[in-house]
Order: sequence, then structure tokens, then C-alpha cells
Amino acid sequence: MKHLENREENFNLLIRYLQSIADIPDDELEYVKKIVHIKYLKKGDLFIKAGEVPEFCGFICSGLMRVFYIDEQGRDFTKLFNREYNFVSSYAAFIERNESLLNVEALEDTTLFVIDYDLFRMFIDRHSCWLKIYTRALEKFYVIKERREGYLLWQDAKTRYAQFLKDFPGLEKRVKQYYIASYLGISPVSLSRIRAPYAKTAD
Amino acid sequence: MKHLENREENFNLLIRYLQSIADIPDDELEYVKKIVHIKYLKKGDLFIKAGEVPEFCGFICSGLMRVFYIDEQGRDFTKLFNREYNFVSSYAAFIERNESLLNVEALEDTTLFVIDYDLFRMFIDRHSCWLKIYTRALEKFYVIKERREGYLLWQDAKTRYAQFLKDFPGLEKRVKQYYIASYLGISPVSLSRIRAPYAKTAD
DNA sequence: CATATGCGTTAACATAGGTTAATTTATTGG
DNA sequence: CCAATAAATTAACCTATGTTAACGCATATG
Repeated sequence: MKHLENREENFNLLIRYLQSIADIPDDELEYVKKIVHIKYLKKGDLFIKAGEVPEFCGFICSGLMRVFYIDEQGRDFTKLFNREYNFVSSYAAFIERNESLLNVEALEDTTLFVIDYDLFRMFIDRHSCWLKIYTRALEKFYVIKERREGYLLWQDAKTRYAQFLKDFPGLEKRVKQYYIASYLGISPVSLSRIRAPYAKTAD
Repeated sequence: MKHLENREENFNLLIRYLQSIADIPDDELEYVKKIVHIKYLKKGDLFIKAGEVPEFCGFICSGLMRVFYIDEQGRDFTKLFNREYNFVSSYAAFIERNESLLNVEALEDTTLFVIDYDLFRMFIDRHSCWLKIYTRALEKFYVIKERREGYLLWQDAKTRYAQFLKDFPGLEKRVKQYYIASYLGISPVSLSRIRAPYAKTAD
């Protein structure tokens, strides 16, 4: 019973988010309600595994996820943190139906709605509102990546960390430091050095 | 007369490209033919200026363009090279109707078709085929950016140059070395060092 | 033809950030 | 609540890449 109420509540979060992007007719709302599944992940659970074609794209209702890459030498690189009210997948692989290079894990207990690939593609052509929403999401992803590209290209580590604090306020308290370091493309030792002055003043 | 023939020929390049992405009904083809403009840029011409809201998005029929950023200290960073058969704009700014942070210039004499923003948005809602094409383009841009993010994050300069040679075969001969260096996020001196061994063997 | 200008190369030196390892501080599980 | 483990800090040292500057080659200009 608890779960059913919960689904209703979380579904409203999703709907409110979608409605903020485009008008969705009532019968389309009914339809989406039928085809998305709610998923509860425990801290540490993998949502998407490298080497597999991602089945799902998700919308995070609560919790926090991390998209990361493990190279041949076993080094772990964080590509992205995904918070509440955001879509999450290994998009490039999801879109192109390739084996994912990336893993996606829950860093906290996480609740999300998921849709599988076939339904997703069918879905998008069902009504123009969905394609519009998808397009806006893609535009947003693109803009985010373009910004990040700029930082990585022409800002030093200190500046990138300052920018991270702005872009994801509060996240530095929810996430292990070495994940943040690898997101910034620097070593944990180096991030610790960068943070040292912060600790002295306010923090 | 020369120009008219030329327009016809170039327009076919555009159409062939669009048709490869989605089926376009004949009357939509007629329509697009009416609303896009052909533009001839001389080597060195600016297509988009930083500080202005980009009016146009373009499709390159022939030539080569460079997207770059000038920081407060006047340093010049290359974000992207755009070749034939690709769309070009300062997308983030074009999409969001912001002042562009980026400049776009022709590195060679360049021929492109352009569409202005209002027509573009109207256009997209006109027929589902256009939204589909736009979506595919966005997906492609996103995938490219995601790849590049990976390189910038976790590969060293030598590897990034090798990757550049793979991603843009032949471009290293069309483009000044210091533009390539800034695209890779390294100094021209450093790129010269990286290239030195290449020169000794084959080239 | 002579000169100026722009670009690429090379060398010498400087520096941001990486690596390793020892030490301290948190977190987790019994 | 304590022991074990994981995470963060700090220091010493190392390396890739940046910076500056001198030089050479090519191309464009008077």
C-alpha cells in the first residue's frame, strides 16, 4: 500500500516536470502513466552496466546517481552526477542502441521512473508533445556538454572546482571527494590541495 | 546564371543529406527550397560574431569553418571545426536566443544554406519530418560532445592528437597548426613537439 | 629582387598537477 | 563502543605541458 501511494506522488513529480516543458493532453498523461515503471534502487545498485545495451532511460524522483567509466587499467572516471528531477541514462548508447561504455550507479537510495527503448521510440512518435519534450531535453543536454567542454579546455583545476560548486550547490557534501576529483579530471590529492584554503575560512 | 545553377546543385547536396535522415514529402521539399538562403563566405569572413544573438543556422555545402572563443585576455580557443555536409551555428546560443560567446569564421571560401531563427522554429513544427531531422541532428551533436568530453577528461595530449587525426582525416593539412593546438587544449609549441616524430617517419 | 610578416620548430626553463607513501580523520560493522 | 576499513590530508618528489625566446622557412608585398 505504501508503495502505491508513493507511486502516485512520484508520478506527479514527473508529470509536473514534463508539463513545464510542453502541454500534454490528458489522454497522453494516462498513457504515459501506464507505460512507465517505477524503480527503487539501493545505494550502490547499478542502473546501467558497461558492456550492455542500455534498456532504460529514467527520470529521477529522488536520490542521486553517478555516470562513470572504467578504463582498461581499472581506473574510474566520473562523467556526470545526476540529481532529482533529471533524466538519466547512458544516452549516447541508449540512443544509438550500442553497448554502453558507461556505468550508472545509485550513490544514494534512488527512486526513478523508467521507460524501455522500444516503448520510448514508439512513444516519441505518438504525439508531437513527446517529441517536443525529447527535443528540449536533448537541447539541454547539449548546452550542458558544451559548457563543460569549455571548462575542460581552457580553465585550470581550481577554477573548475569553483564552477562545480556553483553548478551543483550542495553536491560537494553528498558525494565522495574522489568522485568529484575524477569528474573534474584531476587526482583526489590535487582536489584536496585545492580545497585546503576553503576549509580554513568558512566551510 | 552561374550562381543559379550553383544554387540548384548545392541545394541537392542539402536535400540528399536531409533525405538520408528522414523521408520528406515533395511539398515540404518545395517549401524548404523557398525559405533557405544560400550564402557565399570568403576565407576569413565571420558567420557568427560573439556578443550577438545568432540569426542563422547553416548547412555547409563546401568549405571549412571554425568555431572559436576569445577570452578576456584576448586568447583564442578553437572549439570545433565544421566541414562540408554538416550543420553549423553557435548552437547553444542559437537555440536559447542568447548572445553568442562564440565566433564562427570561414577558414576557406565556403558555401552554405542558412535559415533564420524564426523560420527555423516555425519550420520545425510544420511537419513531423523536420522535428525528426532536428532531433537526429541534436542526438548526433550530443554524441560527438560526449566523446570529446571523454578525450579531454582522461587522455593526454599525444593521444588526443592521434584521435584528432582519426576523427578528421586530412584536416591537419587544411588547418593552421595553432588552431589545432587550441582545439586540443594544448599550446602550439606542445603540438609541434608531438608532431615531430610523425614528420620523421612517413608524414 | 628585397624585405617584412606569419608560422612552425627547437631549446631552456618554469609550473600545475600527478604519484607515492605516511599520517590523520571518518565511516561502518560487529 | 571498539576495531577495521575507507577516505582525506599532507609532504616529497616527478613529469607533462606551458612559457619565452631565438631561429629558420615560406609566403606575401613593395
